[in-house]
Formats: sequence, structure tokens, C-alpha cells
Amino acid sequence: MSKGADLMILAEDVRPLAHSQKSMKKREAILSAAIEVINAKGFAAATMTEIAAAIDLRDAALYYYFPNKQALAFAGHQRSLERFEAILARVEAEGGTGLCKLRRLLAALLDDAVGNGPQLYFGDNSYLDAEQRQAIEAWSARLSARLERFLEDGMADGTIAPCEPALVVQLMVGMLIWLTKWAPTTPGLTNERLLEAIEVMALKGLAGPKAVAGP
Amino acid sequence: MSKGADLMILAEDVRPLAHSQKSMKKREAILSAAIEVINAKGFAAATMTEIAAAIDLRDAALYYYFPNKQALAFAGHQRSLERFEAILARVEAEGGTGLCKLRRLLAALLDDAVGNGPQLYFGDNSYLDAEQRQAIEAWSARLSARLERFLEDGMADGTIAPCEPALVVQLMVGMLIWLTKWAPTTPGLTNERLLEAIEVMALKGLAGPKAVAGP
DNA sequence: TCGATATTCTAGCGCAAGTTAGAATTTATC
DNA sequence: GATAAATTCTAACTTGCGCTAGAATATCGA
Repeated sequence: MSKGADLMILAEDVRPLAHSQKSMKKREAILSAAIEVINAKGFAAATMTEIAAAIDLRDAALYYYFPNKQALAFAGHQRSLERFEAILARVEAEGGTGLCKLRRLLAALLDDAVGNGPQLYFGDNSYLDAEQRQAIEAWSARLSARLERFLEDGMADGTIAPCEPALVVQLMVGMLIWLTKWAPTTPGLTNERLLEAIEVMALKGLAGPKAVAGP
Repeated sequence: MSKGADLMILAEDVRPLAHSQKSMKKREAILSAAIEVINAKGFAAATMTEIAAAIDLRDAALYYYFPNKQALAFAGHQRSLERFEAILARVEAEGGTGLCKLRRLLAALLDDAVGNGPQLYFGDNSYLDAEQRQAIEAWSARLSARLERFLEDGMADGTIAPCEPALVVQLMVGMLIWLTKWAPTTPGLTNERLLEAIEVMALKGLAGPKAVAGP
């Protein structure tokens, strides 16, 4: 094996060897469908047939884009984390107090969920093999750490009360994961009301002495 | 079919026809193992073999106590809801302000999780058939309503700020479900620190003008 | 100790779902 | 339009797991 070929293979999966943009678009569609189904029913209960049917294909067609079900799910996790990271980076770039950033992040995540459907952000990944799981968890941990920074920033600038950032972040993640399951089935629920509830329950308590109202 | 026989069958599953107390104990052990495995890996990924192995049995032995996997999971949901309801009833009986009850309930749930392992409280149940799912969801809804009462009581007695109880309860449920997944794998984490984090993030924000500190 | 009952095991069936091979069909290029 | 490439399909193989039948073992009362 030449060193060059090795590097090509490491990047991700090799199936679409020299694929066009049109092909990549279908790959994305498959990924979205897979994320939705896996998120709704869990990895094991989500069948390749069902994922394929969601975009009018037969199960076998999926293997043209992904080598197997595991790799498809892995790619789904990666894409979800990319999206999360993009939102996170945007909020970081906009700056502001710790509490401000936290508030804007939550709003952006809700908007994203509405527009693009729920993701696999931090949920179950026990079905991945050791390397894949390690990669996803390391990535998740890096993102969580950046989220914790918001809390630390807030504790420094006085907009957030003393707390253990790691624990608080996990509590928030739990809220958000569960949100994607029940909120879509609750009729008449708007993002505004959700944000209001989160504001009252999760953010008001975190607010420190220098916190001010408003976005 | 006689009417009498019909009623006997409705109650639950019939397998352990005239079983002794010893047999019932094993049934409970199987239930606990099933709850743990299903909670950890999801219904579809949890195999009868693995559940049985957790208490040194072969998969076939489980069918002496439960007619099939679905019924086993259903019984698990029921047992979890029973436990939840028992805790809820105890807190209700002790009385106090709305915030007080909420606080004590969360503490009791954490204690329960430590002693008896995580439960299937409100998680996924898409694998149940229509009747079973309906039964579980109706029961869950009744319990949620009683939990919402705590918030309404608090809003009435001034210990909890104005909010939409149904939404806030769901946010809390999400925190708790997710908690059972990551907390056990976090080294050095105590219930005290968890309660403190919940107190700061979830309860302080809900506190109304008449709230006072302490348990 | 012995028979009856309760409990668990071994062996294997059947089915669903992941996967593959290769044919069929569409799409792109000249 | 014809040829090549890309994409999707049909059909079948394989495996793992829920589940069953019936044998084997343990438990217990007389």
C-alpha cells in the first residue's frame, strides 16, 4: 500500500469514488432521511428499507453511497455535530456576555431543529464500533467544553451564578434531546413558548447579579 | 368464552399460573435485568439472551415467566411507573409548598435511581403495540398531570414563578431521562452535586417571590 | 425415597433485516 | 443516436434473534 492511497481512505468512506455534485446531493438526502428515522426509532429499529423508502429508493441503493448501515449512522452523527458546531461558532463569533451567548445558542438550536429536523447531537451511539464511538465522543466532548466556556465566561462577567458548568451543560443537553421527541407531537406548540419555558426554568436560575433581561 | 375467564385474562399476562413467592422473586429479578438492559441499549438492541445472561439463565427460561419480549418490556414500563407513582404519592402526602414538593420529588428520584437503577419512566415505547402504548401513555400523562400540580400549587402559593407547567415538566423529564445515561459513567459524581446543579439551573429560576431557601 | 411439580436447558425453526451480485435502467458525453 | 458511465433494481444469501418443543434437572411434599 502506498502512503498516498492510505491517506485517501482514512478521510471517510470511499464508496462514491469520483462522484458528481448531483450524486453528493442524493447522499445528503439519504443522510437526512437516516438521521430522522434513527432519531425517531433508534438505530436497531430503523431499517435500511424504511430509510430508503423515505426518499423513494430501495434498500440496496443505499449501498451505492454508504458501505453499510453503521457507516451511514456514523456519517449522520458527524453531520449532526458539524451543524451543532456551526451554530456554536456563529454564537461565539457574535460575542456578548456568558448568559447572552447561552440564550442565543438555545434559540438558534430550536430554530435549526425546526428548519432541518432533529439531529443525533449527543444521543445514543452504542451501536458504533470502538473507533467510531471514540471519534464521536471526543468531538462531542470538545463541543461540550466550548459550551461550558459560556458558563465560565458568565461566571466571570457576573451574568451567571456559581455552578458546575459540566453538570449544567449535561442537564441542558438532556432537555434538548428529549425536546426533539415530544415537542413535534405537541399540537400548537411554538418556539416562542418553548424558549419562554426554557428561559424561566433553566436560564433565570442561572442568572447572576449582573444579568439583565432581554435577548 | 365465559365472562369470568375473560376477566382473569385482562388483568395482565397469564404465564405464571399458580406461582410461588420464590417464583415471583425470580420474575422480579428478570424484570430488573430487562429494564436495565433495555434502558441502556434500547428495546431492539436488547436481546433476550443478554437479559437472561444478566441473571445466569438461558433465553428460553424467560418464556416461563413472560410470554414474549414485548410483554416483558411492557411489564418493565408498568413497574417503572409504579415506582414513580409511589415516590410521587409519598411526596404529595408530605405536603408543603409547590416548590418544596418539587424539590423533594427530584431528590427522591435521584435516591431511587441510585438504589434501584434507572427506570423506563417516560422513555421510548414505540415498540409496544397500540393498546400497551396507550395504557403506558395514559398512565404517564396522569403522573405528569400530578407533577404539573406541584407547579400550579407553587404558582398559587407564590413559591413558583408564572410558567406553563406542562412545558416545564417536560423539560425536567428530559433532564432526568438523560441523567440516567451519563451520570453513571461520570466518575466521582455524587447525588449532592447533582442536586446542587439542578437546584441552581432548574429550581432557582422557577422560584417565585415567596420562595425561601432550604429543603 | 419416590413421585409429582416446577424450573431450566438443548436444539432447532422461522422470519426479518443487512448485505451482495448482477441485471436493468437511467444519465451523460461525443 | 450510440456508447460508456452512473445509478437503481430484483432476487437471493446470510445471520442473528425471537420463540417453541420437548428433554433434562431441580425442588418439594408424602
